Amino acid sequence: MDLCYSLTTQFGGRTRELCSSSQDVPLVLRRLESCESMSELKRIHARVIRTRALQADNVIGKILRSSALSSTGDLDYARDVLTAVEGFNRCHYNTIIRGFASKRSLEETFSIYCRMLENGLYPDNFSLPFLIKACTESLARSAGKYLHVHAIKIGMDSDIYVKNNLVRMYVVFGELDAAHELFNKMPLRDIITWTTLISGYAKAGYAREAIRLFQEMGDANMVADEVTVTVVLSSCSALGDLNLGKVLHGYVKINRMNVDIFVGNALVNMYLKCGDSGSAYQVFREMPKRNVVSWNSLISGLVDQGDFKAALSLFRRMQQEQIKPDDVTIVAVLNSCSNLGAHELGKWIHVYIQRNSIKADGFIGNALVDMYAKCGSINQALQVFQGMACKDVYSYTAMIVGFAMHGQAKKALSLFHEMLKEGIRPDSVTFIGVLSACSHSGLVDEGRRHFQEMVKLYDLEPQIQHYGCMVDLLGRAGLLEEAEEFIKHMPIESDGFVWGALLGACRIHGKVDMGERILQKVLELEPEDEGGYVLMSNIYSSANRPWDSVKVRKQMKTQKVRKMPGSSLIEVDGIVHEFRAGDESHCKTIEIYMMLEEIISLLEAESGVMLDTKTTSLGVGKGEHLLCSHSERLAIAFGLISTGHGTPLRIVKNLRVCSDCHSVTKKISKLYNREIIVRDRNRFHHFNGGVCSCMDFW
DNA sequence: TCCGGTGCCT
Repeated sequence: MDLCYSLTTQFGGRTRELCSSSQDVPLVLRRLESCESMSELKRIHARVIRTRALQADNVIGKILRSSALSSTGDLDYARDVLTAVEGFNRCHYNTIIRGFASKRSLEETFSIYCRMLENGLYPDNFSLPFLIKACTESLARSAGKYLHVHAIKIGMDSDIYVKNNLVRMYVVFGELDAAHELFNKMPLRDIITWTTLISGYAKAGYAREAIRLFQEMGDANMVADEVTVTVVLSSCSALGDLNLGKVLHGYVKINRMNVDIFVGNALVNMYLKCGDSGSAYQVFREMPKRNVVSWNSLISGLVDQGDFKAALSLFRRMQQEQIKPDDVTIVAVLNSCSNLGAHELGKWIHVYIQRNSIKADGFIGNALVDMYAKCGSINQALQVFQGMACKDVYSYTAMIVGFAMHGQAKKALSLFHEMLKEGIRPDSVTFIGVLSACSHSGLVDEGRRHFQEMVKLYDLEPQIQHYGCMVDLLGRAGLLEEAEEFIKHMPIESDGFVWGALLGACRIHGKVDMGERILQKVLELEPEDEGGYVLMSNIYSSANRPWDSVKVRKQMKTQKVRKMPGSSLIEVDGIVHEFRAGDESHCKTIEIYMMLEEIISLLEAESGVMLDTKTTSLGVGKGEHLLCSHSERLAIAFGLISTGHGTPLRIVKNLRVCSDCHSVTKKISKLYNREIIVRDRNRFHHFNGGVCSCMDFW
């Protein structure tokens, strides 16, 4: 500060001596060059104003550059200079326009531009691109197009810098055809022209067109740079084109291109989207520099692949390395918690959000609602939802789907009406929530009405999922013939899910003959899926036809059907433990099986009969011992020995809960006085005091 | 002046 002051004083003294002569301009320029603060600059300018001789173009230009373009500058001051000084030239205007275009509103920028025109001056290739850029960023279509016309009129449209910005403007406006037309007319294109257009197609979702243009660019002997590679890699990710992705990676290596943060992140993302997580990890490890986006690419890539445990362990590593997570990280981690039912970690993230004053709105709020709902805390979900200042269609849908999964159809429907009252337009996913709510609670007429309204009032084309919901709704309610007719009259092709829903209804209502017929449909559509066989086997068992049940099992084995192993997750102390049927790999296996023995003997003593083994599960087959070790029972036993009395147990299953486990779990909840919350493939079951929230309707 | 990562689903 003192130094600055003494320099200024010194300079002030010199100026007084020398101010009468234009010979002193170089000295003033040198002083301006070494000037370090805005206040010092203003003092120098004050001296300059006192003597007209010093008001040379380059002196004014330097003052403008410092105040308009430097990060410590003062744009308002620059504008005042413009007002105070006469004889501004084009370069002066260029400087101010550049400053305003990058830091101020479009209106303010254009007011300078208009003054320039009023003074008979036109922008050139130094300022026009910045004006175009300002329009691009403000999405000011008409102003941008006016500039385009103007550029042609003043003959500025041949400049490649101007043209590249025009191409980008049309790209951002979503007018790809206009951008492409301009591109075609350009006599000269550089790598930026090509990349801008390619990126336009890539971002608009036309990945194939982006790749085609990239090949055309190669044919035109244009060499790709890091940015081009990044853009094309993102198109490979969108298409899942691992081969082209590898070619690009090879290209980067051969040309010894700099694997900068963008190329590295795009490579990580590409490998994950193409299912090659090994290569993704390798690129990530070898990256010379990483940022939070690199971590996010890896974490959300793993989430996309369904490897939620890997995503969470990566998040832990990120914290060990003290990388601060951002919004995207938090959304990806919450998403993993939702899928794993990792309630404790989810709550921890919520606290983290509050502690760091991160707003629980938008993406994060929606992800929190979804997390709480899927971790079984529907009331917490509602609390977060109600606390959100801005709720969009995603927020409402997440909450409606949450209520539906918990069997709270009335709340789901009243929230749906509240959403309509707020003027938020439901989308097709909202209706999946609404229809599945009706289905889980047997509200047939409501469901039918909403299905019709979605077409009539909201102009939404029902998708296969909606038809699936309707078949489920009708089938569960016992309207099996109507459900079958409904499938036959569907305007779109049916799939295994739709017929599977009907087969499930046959199981609920014990319809053996119909089941046999429907199974054939399911097998035609999904020959490799075990679901149909399992349901049919259960139908035979319930109908006291064990030999037919065995026959279906054998058939399944000879058809080499892929089996989805049943698994159950339970989180204890923030760690998610996974169990499979008959699993003996857990470090507490002995205690777990001892607990199971205790449960079984207590239950048998209480009921006085052997356990209900009517609905046996397939793929177990090793006898009574394994029958009692379905994955969720192992998880429950582990939960009982690992947590204190009264702690609710939260289990997440990847399949539907079988009726045997359902009745056992009800009894356990009463016997051990524990709330047990089970999320199966379809919905939640809250077991408490011997009853389940689904009222045995599932 | 061109570039990378995010949510609701039978």
